[in-house]
Amino acid sequence: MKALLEEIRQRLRHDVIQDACAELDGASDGGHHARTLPFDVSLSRPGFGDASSNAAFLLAGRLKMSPSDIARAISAKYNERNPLGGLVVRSVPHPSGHVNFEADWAQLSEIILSGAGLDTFGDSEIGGGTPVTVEHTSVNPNKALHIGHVRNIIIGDTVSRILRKSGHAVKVLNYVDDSGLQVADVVVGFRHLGFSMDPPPGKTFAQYCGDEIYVKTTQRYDSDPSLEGLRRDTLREIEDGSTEAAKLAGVITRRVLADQLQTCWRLSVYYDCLNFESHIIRSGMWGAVFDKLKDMNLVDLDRSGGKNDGCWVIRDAHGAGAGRGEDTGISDGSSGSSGSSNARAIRKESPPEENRDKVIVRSNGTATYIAKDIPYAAWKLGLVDDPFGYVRYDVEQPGGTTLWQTALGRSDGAMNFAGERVITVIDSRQSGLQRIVSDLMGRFKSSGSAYVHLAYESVTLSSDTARALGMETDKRQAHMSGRRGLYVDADSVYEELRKKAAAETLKRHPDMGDPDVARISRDISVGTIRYEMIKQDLDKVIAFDMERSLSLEGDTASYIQYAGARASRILEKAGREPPDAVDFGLLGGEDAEVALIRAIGSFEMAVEDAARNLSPKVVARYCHDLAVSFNAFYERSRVLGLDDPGLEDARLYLVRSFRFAVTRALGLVGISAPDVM
RNA sequence: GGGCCCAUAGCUCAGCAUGGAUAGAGUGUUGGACUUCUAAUCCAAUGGUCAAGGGAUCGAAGCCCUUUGGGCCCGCCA
Repeated sequence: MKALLEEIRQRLRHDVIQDACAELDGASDGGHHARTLPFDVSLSRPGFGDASSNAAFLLAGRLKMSPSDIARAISAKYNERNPLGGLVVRSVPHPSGHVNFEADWAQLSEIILSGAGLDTFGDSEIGGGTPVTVEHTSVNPNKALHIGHVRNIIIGDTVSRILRKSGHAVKVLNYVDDSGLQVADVVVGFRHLGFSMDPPPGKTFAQYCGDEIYVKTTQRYDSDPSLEGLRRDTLREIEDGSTEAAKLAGVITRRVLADQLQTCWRLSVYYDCLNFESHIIRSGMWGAVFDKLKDMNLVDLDRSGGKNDGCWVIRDAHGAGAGRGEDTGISDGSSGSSGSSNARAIRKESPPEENRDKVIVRSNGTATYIAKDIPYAAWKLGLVDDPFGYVRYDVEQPGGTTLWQTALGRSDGAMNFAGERVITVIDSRQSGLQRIVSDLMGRFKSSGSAYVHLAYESVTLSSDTARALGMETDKRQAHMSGRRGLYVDADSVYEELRKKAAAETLKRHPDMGDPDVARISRDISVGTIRYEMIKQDLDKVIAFDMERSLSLEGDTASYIQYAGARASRILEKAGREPPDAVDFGLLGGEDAEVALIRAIGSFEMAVEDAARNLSPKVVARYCHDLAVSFNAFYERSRVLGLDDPGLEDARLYLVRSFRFAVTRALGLVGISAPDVM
């Protein structure tokens, strides 16, 4: 389909518009219009040909004529100039002013359907081999993953797959905050509150830590405020690195991480490297970056005598001043520092600026939370010397890629995980802080868009599901809370879905063996979870409802998988491969056939759309539309048992192409398409 | 007080970046289609002042401004 649009675009640009203008209005400069008109050629909606251009609307203003008349002239000129050959049969003007085009489906079908079987089907080169580093997951290693984390993980993994498909060289990181307060909390629990190191039967270590230790320890803080000091001390000991507390923290976080990775791997999510915060802290990267910030005048030592006195701060980090419009002016060229200090002087005249400043080093000399993100961001962009060694992770990662982890002072090989672009997947509550990091990276590296915070709205619990977890709420939704134990565990959701999918599969195939049922129900439950997490836009809050999420009908992964299984069954029953050469002109007797071919042929455009906008939803919707087209075809056009062997061959070829296409499209969002359901 | 995001059918959402033809799905409700390549499917009916108001445009669900309602963020916590 992309070839069709490109052909029309070029012919319009080349001579059609120019000649049509000359004919309509001899005085106008048709050549100028042809060169400068920002017209578009896109796929038509059903009933209006195959492709459509808005050129006539745009010319209407310039020529002071009605779009309808101009459309007529363009179509006439197109047909006159291109009487034969090419993918377009004819151009047809529409009274509304759209210029429509009808494709030569015999030719186009052959291109599309033969392409669908290739390994490169849907590949795009828009990435041009650019190294891109994606970071996602990054869950504190003191708890099992809940359904809110799953959204992050699936978005991150799917975006990575899409970028890879569109020609980017992608590396995927998972940041492990193994020395934060949340880890300190479980260490306090194990060391001082008498919890056993062994989880109860039926729970993973990660679930045990999150459900029991973390929740109960934070409850104890509330009833016994004196523990607060213990918590502080423990955090310091962990950051120190050489203490007993640090060793215990290391053991706990490694065990929790191992469980978290099992959950991720089960969902077909894989990584290239695990980055440990403790390594970042001990690497000395912060000092180097802090010096650079000081050199570049991006931080100030606050001497105002106000509440931030004695702290290093980033001025005007919050509020309107952080907007991107202002940045381009300041960061542009070498006059940057004078420009920014000038702007700063002006700002100081308005009184309450102080609370817009962001403290990054406390008056006692320690770095704040956001300060840890800054060197890491710079490292991801390759802006600092890499202090890490890399060793293989202890457990082999399924999926074929090697999983590395950072190390200090030892290394199994030289690695480079830096990207020209960096995409960090974090929920939108962090947008404020991420904006600061992003702005700083823009100053470090002149291209301002190199560091992207890919934000998404959170997952909340529907009132029904919240109630089922023991929380009474009169609101429509409730926010999850790790501290209060109010969340839905990812493994449990998977397990519920798997049981339901297995039951549904057995209902249809009572004699099927256990391994097959297991494989199919796994594909369905993984697919269902992944699809639910990406099918809507990133800026929509998802109110997770346990009941509703178990549905396998309608706009779900299983709908799409089912269409694939139906296609497989036809191919199986046919008992033969379609011939290499079929008469593609026979496909088109039914509208559903053309619609299906058109859907198959739109894959590459969906990939590019998704990659450009970092939008997994685009591919999810593509998969759904593809399945809808196939089901319509399936209902209307019989494939097997036709009297017409030529038509049967052609339709069989179409079915096989669809089967390839749906497998690849689902694969792009990390979903397998089973042959039988 | 400042900032970010959302508002389209009873419910959950596409469409908005790049304005153009009859605003689409799913779900729900009602009715219909399995002796046929799998009914996890399909067909039909039902359901919309695109939050409100204003502006620019030949033309707005989409762009600009204002307002309302909702969510989130704004600590020398992490």
